[in-house]
Order: sequence, then structure tokens, then C-alpha cells
Amino acid sequence: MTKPPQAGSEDATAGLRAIPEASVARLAVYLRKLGELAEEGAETVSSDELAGATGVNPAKLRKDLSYIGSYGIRGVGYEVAALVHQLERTLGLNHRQAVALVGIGNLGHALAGYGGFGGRGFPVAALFDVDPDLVGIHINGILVEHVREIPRVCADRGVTIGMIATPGQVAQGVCDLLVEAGVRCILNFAPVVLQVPDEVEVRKVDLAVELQILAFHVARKNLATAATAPAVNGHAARGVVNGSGGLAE
Amino acid sequence: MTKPPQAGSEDATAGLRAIPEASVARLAVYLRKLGELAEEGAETVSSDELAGATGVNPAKLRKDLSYIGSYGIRGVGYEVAALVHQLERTLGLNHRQAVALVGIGNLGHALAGYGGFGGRGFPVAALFDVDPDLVGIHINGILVEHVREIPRVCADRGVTIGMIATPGQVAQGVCDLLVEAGVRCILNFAPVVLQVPDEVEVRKVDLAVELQILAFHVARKNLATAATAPAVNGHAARGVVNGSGGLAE
DNA sequence: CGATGTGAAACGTTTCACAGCG
DNA sequence: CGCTGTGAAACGTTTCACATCG
Repeated sequence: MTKPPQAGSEDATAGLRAIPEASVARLAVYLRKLGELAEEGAETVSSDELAGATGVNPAKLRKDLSYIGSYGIRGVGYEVAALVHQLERTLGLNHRQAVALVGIGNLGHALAGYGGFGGRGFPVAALFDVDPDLVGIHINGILVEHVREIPRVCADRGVTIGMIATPGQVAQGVCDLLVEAGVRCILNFAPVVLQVPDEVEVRKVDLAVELQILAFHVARKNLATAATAPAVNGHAARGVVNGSGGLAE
Repeated sequence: MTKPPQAGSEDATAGLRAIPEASVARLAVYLRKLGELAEEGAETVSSDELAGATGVNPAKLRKDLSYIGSYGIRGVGYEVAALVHQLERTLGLNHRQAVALVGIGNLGHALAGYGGFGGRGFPVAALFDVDPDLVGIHINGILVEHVREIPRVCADRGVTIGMIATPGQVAQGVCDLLVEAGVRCILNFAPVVLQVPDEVEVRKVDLAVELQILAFHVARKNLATAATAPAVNGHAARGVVNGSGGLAE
């Protein structure tokens, strides 16, 4: 397609190069659904089925799968087991990714105990905090160590992914330590924009921002309903915008 | 621009209509940074400054702000206080949004206690679970009620945003209850794709997917370094691809 | 002059429509 | 015939470059 970059390149390299970011995110979703389908005993899925179950347009799904050098069978669909295997390979789930979690507060605790990680190929290999009450204890069998140990411990245990769940003020400092330790992919839960070198990939999960986006849509919907009905009505925004009887606080 | 929809529309309606999704997400980020700047006593910011602090291209920032009917001063920048006010109005933060949280497990506990919500205009108005050990207790002063109460309680308290932090198997059922209760914006932490009517807005926070995206990038980077360096170096991937001495599990 | 606001080009993503194969 | 795989069109987003104005 684009053109063969080099003649003798492994198929591993060939497939991985040019997958759009947006597709990668969906591949993970397909993979999860395929896991469920496999458990239910399904042997094949059509793009329509899988697309329906994952809330995606079938054409988009087929294009996504075509990026990984697809293994579909025309007239039939995709073989579930084979597709699972290809997706896992593409997403780098064939070699385990050791994860370090920094910040064992409310959220950190929850993340440390979250089944979705260890269960699905992301063993939490290290926990860090600065609180003396936390350093030294074990969570889910993992020792909480002091943040200053990050460079040593991460290097030792081959940590490839860091998760930051600290308060915002210290997140950048923690990030710098992780980068120093050679961690090049970071999942940031702290409400700050991290500054990192180009070679480091940061993804952000920002709960406050998510809520604000939804708040925007609440406002949009209120205006929409206020605008549809009233053309005749004068000022129909009445109870909609400010009609919250009595909130809990 | 697009065209004035109706002559005498309030400026509130005029500005809100056509803001791109991608911009809305960033507006929330600008708002947070502006809050910090205000606390530091800044009176104005230039697009370059604010863009730098939020990791965004300055032109993009200016375009984003132009959507809300911008209040910048040429040659100077933006007045911080005024911009904060405009952003809050645009994001629907002037009237509080009552939030309901369903699923008080690991993650739910953390969310219920998270300061970023109540502090910033999102009072948690209701908590729900099915576990008899949880129903009846208070968390952060809020009573945990049974999931079956969702329709009544949400309607009573004017809940506009629902958060689902349940196991995947029950998330769709919970979602249906929320929708039935009139909640039209949902933040979903459960690892499933929710099926909702068109008028309901769902945003998904999917930790496992985030990690898998990062895992993909780890794999990509390994291939990149394996491909760039070694032209001279032989096999430079040394400890990178399979150098994980001993993982924790 | 310096920073905003914005057409227009570049880029990425989604969707359509259908050729091609099992 | 049915479903995949994929050019090409449509759409949304980002970036550039510069006119505009305080």
C-alpha cells in the first residue's frame, strides 16, 4: 500500500506502522468483546455483529481491522480466536507490560485494586507514595515504596508504563522521575498538563474535564428543548435551566 | 457565520450552538489553568502563555476561544477573570449539576470521595449500590441507597449527570434506570458499551483500554528504536524489548 | 508593534458504495 | 449470494498565514 518500507521487514513491523490513533483505541474495545464472544463459544463474527456490539459503524470496524492485515473470511466473517490473537499481538499484549502506580490516595487505592489490570496482562509491578503511613504497607500483595525509589525500582523491574494518581502539585515532579527511570508511556490522572520530552507518550484521564464536558451537553440539551417548543411561547426556559428543586448541598 | 438562526436570540443561545466537541474538551482545561492563574494574581494572559501551559497550539487555543464569542484584547491578551466567567457560562457551570454515582466498589468509593467534583460545582447528590452491606451507610455525608430507588431519587433531586462505576454485567441495567429517571448525560466507567436512546449522551472512561493504547505505543517505540539505531549498531534493542529482568508476577 | 481573530490549506477520521472473493 | 476489503467522498479538526485592531 503506502509502499513497502524495506524489503525484508518482519510482518510484525509491517502491520504496526500506520494504524491511526483513533483505530487503536477501538481495537482494544473489539478485543474485549471478542473475549466475551469466545467465552460464549462463538467461532466467527461478522463485522455487522461486532460493530453492533461495540457501538461502531461496520465499515469503520472493517477498516480498523484491515490495518492489522486482516484475517477475515469473505462471505463468513472473522474467526474469533485468530482475531483475538492478532489484536493482542498488535496491541503489544503478548509481552506483559509492567505498570508502576504513583500516588496511593483515594483513586490510587482503587487503581491498585482494580481487577482489569493484573487480570488482563498489566501486572502492577510497583507502588509509590511519599506518605510515611503508606510507605512500607502492602496493597494486593505489592509493597508501597517511597517516590524517591522510582528510578531504581522502575529500572530494575522493567516498568514500561507509569500511572500517576497524585495531587496535581506534585504530578510533574513524579512524571520527571518516571521519565528519568526510562518510562516512556504514562497514564496521568492528575489534573495537570504534564510537560515531557517528545519521545514520551502521555495519555490523560481527567475526571473533572469529563464532567464539565457532560455539563456542557446538559446545558446544550436544555437550550435545545427550550428552543424547540417555545417559538410561540416567549420565554420557555422556565423550570428547565433553573428547576433543580433542592440539591443535596 | 453559519447564519443567525433567529433574529432576537439571546447571546447565551447564539454562542453555544456550534462549538466542536474537540474544543469543548479543551475549554475545560483552559478553565482550570485560568483558575490557577487567577489565584496567582494574573490579570491577563496571552494565547501563547495559556497555550504553552495547557500543551496546545496557540492558534488552536485562539480558535477555541473564538467559538465562545471571544473577549480578547488585541495586542494584550485575555482578561483572566472575564474569560473564566465566559467559560463557566459556556460549560454550564453557572447552575450546579447534581451528580448521581452508581456502584460503590473500589472505584466508586474513590469517586465518591474525590475532591474535584463537589469542590468544582458537581455536588454528588446521590449514591447507589445493591450490596446490602453498603446500602444505608454514609460516604462523605451522603447516604448510599438501593439501585431500585434510582428513578425516584434522581427525579426528586434533579440529577442531571449519572456516573456508572459498577461491574460490567450490570452496567446496562443501571444505565436503563438512569435514563428512565430522566438522566441524559452519563459518564461510564464500566467496561461495556452502553446502548442508549439518541438523546442521551454517554462518555466512557475505560482504564483497561487506556492501558492497552499505551501498550501499543510501547510496542511501537520498541520497534522504532529497534529499527532506527541498529543500522549502525547491530542489535540496539538490548534490554528494551525483552529486558524485563523479573516482573512482580 | 504585538496579539487576537479567522479564512483557507492540510491533515486525520468517518462514511459511503461497491469491487472482489470465498 | 453474502460479507470482507478498500478507493473515494464527506466530514471534522488542526495548522498556517495574515488581515485586523487596540
